[in-house]
Amino acid sequence: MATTLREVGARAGVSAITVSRALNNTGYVSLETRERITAAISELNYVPNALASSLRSNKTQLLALLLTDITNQFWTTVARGVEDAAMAAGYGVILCNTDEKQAKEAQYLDLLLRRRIDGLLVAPTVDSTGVLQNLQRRAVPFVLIDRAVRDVAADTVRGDTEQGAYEMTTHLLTTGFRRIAMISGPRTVSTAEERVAGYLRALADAAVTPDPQWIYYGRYTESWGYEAAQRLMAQQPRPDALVAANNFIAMGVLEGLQNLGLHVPDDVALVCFDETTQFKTARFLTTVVQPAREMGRLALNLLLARLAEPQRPVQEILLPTELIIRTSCGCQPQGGGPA
Amino acid sequence: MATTLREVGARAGVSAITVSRALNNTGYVSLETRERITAAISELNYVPNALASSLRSNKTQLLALLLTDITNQFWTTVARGVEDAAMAAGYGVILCNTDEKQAKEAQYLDLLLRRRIDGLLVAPTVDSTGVLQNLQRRAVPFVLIDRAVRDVAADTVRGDTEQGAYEMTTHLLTTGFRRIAMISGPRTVSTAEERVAGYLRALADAAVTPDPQWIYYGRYTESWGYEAAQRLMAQQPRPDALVAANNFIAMGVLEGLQNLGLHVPDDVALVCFDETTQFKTARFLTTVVQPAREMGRLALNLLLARLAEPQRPVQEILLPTELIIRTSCGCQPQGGGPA
DNA sequence: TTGTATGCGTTATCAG
DNA sequence: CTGATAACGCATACAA
Repeated sequence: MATTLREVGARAGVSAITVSRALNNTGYVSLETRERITAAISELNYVPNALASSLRSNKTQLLALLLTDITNQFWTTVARGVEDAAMAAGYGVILCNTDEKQAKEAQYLDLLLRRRIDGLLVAPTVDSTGVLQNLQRRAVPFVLIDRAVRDVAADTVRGDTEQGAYEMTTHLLTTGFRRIAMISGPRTVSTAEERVAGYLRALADAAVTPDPQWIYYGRYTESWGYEAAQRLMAQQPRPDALVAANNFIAMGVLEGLQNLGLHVPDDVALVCFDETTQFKTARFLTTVVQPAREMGRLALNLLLARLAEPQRPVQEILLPTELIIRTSCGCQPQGGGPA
Repeated sequence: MATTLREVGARAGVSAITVSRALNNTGYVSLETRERITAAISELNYVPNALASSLRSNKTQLLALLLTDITNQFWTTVARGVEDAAMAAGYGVILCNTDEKQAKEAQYLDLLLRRRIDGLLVAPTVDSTGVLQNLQRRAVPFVLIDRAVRDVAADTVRGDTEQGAYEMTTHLLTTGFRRIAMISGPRTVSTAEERVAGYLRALADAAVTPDPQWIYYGRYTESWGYEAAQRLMAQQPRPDALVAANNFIAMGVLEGLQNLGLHVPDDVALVCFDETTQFKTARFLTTVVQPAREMGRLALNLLLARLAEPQRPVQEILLPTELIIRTSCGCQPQGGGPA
């Protein structure tokens, strides 16, 4: 069907291997033969067969990106960063949405292992420990992105969201809020736990006693944000500020509050993680922004570094986050102001 | 390194080919042997090598999705639809951002052809005719998504945006606006032209004479929307309503107007294509929504159908769009009301 | 600077 | 129902 190295060689009057060398710049090829080969290639419209090449060389130039849901703008941006860096290095990227489900994660991993991908970037799901240990046993290089996993030592790129949570909570405290509730993600996901930790550290620093009833673990979804907002605002006393652990939760919270006839920031303050065009235009939502595109880029480069040097020490990159204050102006605490 | 069919066969006391048959359900294998094989596979942690398989069978179970920019929520959603359908069918998808640039498109295509992908979904760039004809010459199956291309007969899935533009413009006319300007995308992109066509048809039906100075072709970007808004609003007389041909343009328009101190919908009306979480929450922007996820799903299934039956007639699917009215309430024309 | 022999892991083909 | 053989297209190892 398609043209092969041998056919190109025949046309150029050389053997297949010489053509291979000319193409890959491995070994010496005289300038003259090289020119004949180049001519033959374009005459025959030759396109190398990466399958055969990979089978032989054990390298596919294929990577994969496992994330929870590309629909989340945070992940979209990460994906774009990964994509661009991969393209620049001549790699292709297979995109996989796990929806935070172990079953999908496992299914994709099988697909990917069969394809002998060179490595992958993983945003672990709720319980990926087993899957990741399996990868390590098989010596498949991977880089964790956004989330760390207990009992798995691996290259990691993530945002310093403990600090981010600390800063956003401190911002609320400084503004005068005291009854601050936290709506987080799944308890076993590192980011969800870190953000709660940062929240607690800020409260402690301000000598505010945390109320366990105001710390909600759940999911990183809109529906969870909606539900949590409803439940929290039904409590007495009612929180005067809410910290949402990610953008999806915040969107759900906004809907939940609207459903209750409550307004942000007039009735209750809201801060959240991860930027969204929506929040940018809304101009009332203070957010902690993570350098998503940069995270993708760095994670991919870290993966490439490991591919090049499998024995290098494990590296954990913690990227600083940025607090973008958009609420302080129009937003006043409802009561229990500064001590 | 990794376990092979032969090793599995040895352990099960059969030949490699028998194992292959058992795995792929091709040819007969006795129940008893099948059980021994299954046992051997799990004992050895065997993972089939798709590279070898593909090399032999000329099928990679790999597809690609070429789009302009995954960062656009429209494309994110399309990608998700493609992804899910592909996964369900056992295919992997390589994601490629072309940024509307022919060079990137060509570069990716080379990468993909080397990998012998089974087929691809393409959102063509400004000038993809040559590239696509090349694909046809090579008999690589593809499906156009979102955009049609002159001189290229191929399976297509897209939204009926001529009609969508007609409806949104008619909505403005009905509301009472008369000085309606159109900010479109690149002139050679089918969607940009269709949307202008629908806009013109609506004006014609309302017996409003179109002003060529109010029809701007440009790019599908925020910066273009910004620029166009500035230029349009500097004209005399000034438009009282703007039609943005996509969501990025609309976002730029919003910024441009804000920069001029103008408010939507009080000072000027704005309608646009493609939904965004931002627009949903803003609640003042009338939009024409395309069923993006469905588009992705359908396009992928169309591609699978063609893979299964290469000779089937070319099919063009035109999906209806939906007009979501969010502006009529607070938004009144500034002058030149209904005749 | 170029070539020959060989094998990567699988499946198509033919044989039993 | 099962097996032997060859071949997919390329790159490694060794020669010349």
